[in-house]
Amino acid sequence: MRLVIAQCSVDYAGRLTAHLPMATRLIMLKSDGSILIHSDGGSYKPLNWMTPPCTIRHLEPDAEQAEAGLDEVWEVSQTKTGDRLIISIAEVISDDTYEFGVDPGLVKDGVEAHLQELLAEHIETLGEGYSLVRREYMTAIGPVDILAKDHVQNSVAVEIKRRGDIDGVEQLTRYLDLMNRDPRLSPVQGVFAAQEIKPQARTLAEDRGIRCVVLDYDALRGMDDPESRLF
Amino acid sequence: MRLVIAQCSVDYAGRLTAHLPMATRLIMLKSDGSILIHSDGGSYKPLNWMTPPCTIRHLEPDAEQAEAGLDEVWEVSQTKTGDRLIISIAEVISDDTYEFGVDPGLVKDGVEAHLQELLAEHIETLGEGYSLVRREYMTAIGPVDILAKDHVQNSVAVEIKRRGDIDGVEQLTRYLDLMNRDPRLSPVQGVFAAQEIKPQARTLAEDRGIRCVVLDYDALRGMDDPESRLF
DNA sequence: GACTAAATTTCGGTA
DNA sequence: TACCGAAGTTTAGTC
Repeated sequence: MRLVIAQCSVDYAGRLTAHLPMATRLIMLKSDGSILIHSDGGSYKPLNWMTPPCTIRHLEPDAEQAEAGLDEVWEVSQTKTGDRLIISIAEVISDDTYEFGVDPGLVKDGVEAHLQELLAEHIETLGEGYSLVRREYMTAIGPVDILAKDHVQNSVAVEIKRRGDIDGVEQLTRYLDLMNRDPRLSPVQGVFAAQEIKPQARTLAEDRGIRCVVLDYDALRGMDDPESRLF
Repeated sequence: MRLVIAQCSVDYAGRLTAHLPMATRLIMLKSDGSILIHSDGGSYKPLNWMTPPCTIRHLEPDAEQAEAGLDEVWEVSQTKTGDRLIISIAEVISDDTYEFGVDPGLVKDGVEAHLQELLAEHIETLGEGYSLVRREYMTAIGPVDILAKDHVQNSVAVEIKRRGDIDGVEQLTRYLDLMNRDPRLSPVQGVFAAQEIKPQARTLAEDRGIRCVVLDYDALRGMDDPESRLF
């Protein structure tokens, strides 16, 4: 990885056009060819970047650019899309290269998958007498997160989200439409379960006869594992 | 900005739990308090990060950690959410701090907004005799991108996307349902306009009587501005 | 490889 | 400030 701290301005032309005025920034050149330009603040997202595969050409500043005090001009081109990034460097403050080796990569526990697992294990959270039929119940248009039966053996389709948005309600609605055409399943009750349900989504869901359930992740996890460790 | 290159492992506990095995990485500490951990490859996204406001505590490695060869242990806590990031450092390879000053920020031209603007200006792209009523026509559930009239003065609601996905069709469908209940507008024809329309989205749209139109951004822009400059 | 759904999404606009 | 939709989304999983 090469780290360059420099006074630079940047122009991007690709899926949008953008300009970054002259200022001191960090230019990160990764060994896979990607380039990131970070300011000293903001989010984890760079101000500008280029994804691999891309190539860098070092241009000589023309008379006008040299006049304006430019030291170097880099042209970064995305090989596939043709997006271009022009980095105009006025002053290099530091320039260091390091060997990192291959990164073993991130090991993570997802939330939605875990929520689904936990709710499947504790399906009675939805109501007394509920029983699990199966997770990831396959339909023609995709898998329903959980298929269950209620206390009188009617089918219940559960859509699980971390954040309950209007899209999730639409998704569940499509599943319900389809499943209710299947005489072996019909009638199918819909349950929209999420850690947090947006008011608009709740309104839409309830208008369509879909029950909304707010899930308590920690409580579910606690039922599963009494000692909730952090490390 | 402080840049630390170090052999480290990282544990994150927050909205998910994740672990990063020991390897050489870049730890970026921005002046607003945010922290980013980058590997030498992958995307523009860091392997781990913490958004401000957060605080760092330097912990002394305990006997076991010292035994394992740890030099320093940093605990980063998110002030609001309580998310925690533990950075266990085995060896610091470099550690430099730079002054950047305030960044003037990015100036960018969006695409979808621009598409909407261009299509509104050249509404006849949709068909002869079409006329613009207004952009961002407000309904109870949100603004429709463009409201127009066709050659016989029937209403046309246009939803514009850069990438035409199934969600966009659902969104337009909701608008159409609502607008068709309004006797001053009804009947309202739907047009789904995008630079690229996914087959599934097209099928769903056409099944619902919504017309699909693929937009040529460059052509629209060309109609607007004959000299299409890059820089 | 194409497509779908999730993301520690982030970011910007608006009511 | 909360909510909603877009993003140069990116990323991961499935068909």
